[in-house]
Amino acid sequence: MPELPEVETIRRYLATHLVGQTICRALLYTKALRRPIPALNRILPHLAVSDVRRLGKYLLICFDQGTLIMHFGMSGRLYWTPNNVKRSKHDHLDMVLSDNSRLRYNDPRRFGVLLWHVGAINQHSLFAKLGPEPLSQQLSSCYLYGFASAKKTAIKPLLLNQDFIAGIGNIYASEILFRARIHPARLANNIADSEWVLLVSAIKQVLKTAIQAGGSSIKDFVSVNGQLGAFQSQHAVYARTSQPCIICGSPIQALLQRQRISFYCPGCQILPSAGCTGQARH
DNA sequence: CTTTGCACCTGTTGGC
DNA sequence: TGCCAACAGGTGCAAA
Repeated sequence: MPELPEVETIRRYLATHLVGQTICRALLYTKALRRPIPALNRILPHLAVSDVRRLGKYLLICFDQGTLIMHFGMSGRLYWTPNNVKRSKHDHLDMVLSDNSRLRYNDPRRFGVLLWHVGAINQHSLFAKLGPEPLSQQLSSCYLYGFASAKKTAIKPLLLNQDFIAGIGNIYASEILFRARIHPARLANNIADSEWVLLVSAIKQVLKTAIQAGGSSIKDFVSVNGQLGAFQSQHAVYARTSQPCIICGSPIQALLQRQRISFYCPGCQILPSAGCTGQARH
């Protein structure tokens, strides 16, 4: 479910409501998700939350003694509930706070991750190859060009590679390429300098706007407080197959790339035909 | 080394 | 109504 804007929405809520609170008890119901879960029921009690951070799609709940690393996979979420609410299916962790309310981690598909890390977070192997934060200055057209301009892969699957840029997922990859007017099947090594510049600004603009809207709620994303995201109403292409493009009116098309669906406008995002790859011709 | 295909899970949806 | 295949916001690893 959550890509960068959704995780950032969760982070902002927790930064306001969780920092400073102490975890009195932790109840762990599950041994493993995508990876084995450490004994958080023994680790977390009596620790006070000092900060809540985000790296790409990872949420970091920081304590002086270490960091709880969370990833939400496709279906993970956090929700706050009173003490007396019965545990529901696929709840994996309860963090009981001093007022007896509980912060619950729930993940039906179990693609998420719960880990504990002591020491500098950047040293964790999960983050060793993680690409730059898209909203930082590190993400520039020079960076994109340097990483990608020799790659023989299509740009859309490349945008999903977290080693390239941290935090972009399937919704925002399509939305970003639409705003940059780049066809999802364009090969990275055929993208022009001017297009990398367009791409950088599309990345920043789409993600910034999506964060302001509280993320996208397609099926079931809700923030910790149950708040739905609103960015789905601004989706130009995602899940809009055969609906008219908001710019040119052409029907939006879907395309399967590496088992993942991409959406694009055939009028605005032109794929150069073979033999017309932008090289000089006479 | 780079690039692709698939497995990992469960729930929901849509066609017959 | 019921059944079953297809699909869903992600990632890691095996294979080509």
